Amino acid sequence: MTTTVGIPAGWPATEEQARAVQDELRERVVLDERGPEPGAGHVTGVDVAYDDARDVVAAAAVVLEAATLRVVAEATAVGRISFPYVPGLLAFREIPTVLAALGALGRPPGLIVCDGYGLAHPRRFGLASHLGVLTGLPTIGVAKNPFTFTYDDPRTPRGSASPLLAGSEEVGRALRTRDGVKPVYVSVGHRVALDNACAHALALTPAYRLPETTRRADALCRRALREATAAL
DNA sequence: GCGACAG
DNA sequence: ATCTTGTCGC
Repeated sequence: MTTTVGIPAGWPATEEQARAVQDELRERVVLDERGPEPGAGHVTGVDVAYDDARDVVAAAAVVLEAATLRVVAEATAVGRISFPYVPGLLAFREIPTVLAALGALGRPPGLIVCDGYGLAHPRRFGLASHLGVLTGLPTIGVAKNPFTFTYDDPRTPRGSASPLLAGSEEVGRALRTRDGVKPVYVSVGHRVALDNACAHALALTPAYRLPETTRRADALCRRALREATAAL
């Protein structure tokens, strides 16, 4: 089942308003919890696909059993595009539809894995942090690109990592999930420690560079977008 | 002012 | 993100 959502009342309309929201919500991020252990409970991947020309956005949430990485639930939602893509303001483009997909799950998501950043963000409040604060749930971000941050290339073996730096501040970690393959960029979202976030990223990558959560969510939201767009 | 910039 | 075929390699 795919639910349909509109743009929430009071949603920021300008970049200035969006940045103000980030500055306010940032105060509510919780960074002193270790978070659930890898392999325990459930892990949920969320992702979003767009058709800007037709003003359609589709989100997917896929729940995996953490111990086996088996899919136990999934849901999708479609809506209107709620914000343009602006580096640093990605959350305003993705969150309304993602929340709808999570709500359609009908069960607790456990740890949420986002396709993007948490603390590794110009104002230390990326998508994963934002989604964490809004849901109260533990979240982490696993991104495919280093954005503006710097890092030394991790050693070749899977599991190697090096600090992801904003100047001299460690805002995340470049983590090798496959031998000799480009690392992923892990950062804390809400209620999870960085070491534990990296442990989760490794537990979710038994076969591919990207976590099973984001691979499943990516495939599902693309399918939902195709189907939502086919009838137009 | 110019370029770079998660998805 | 998205537009897009074949191709090199394990």
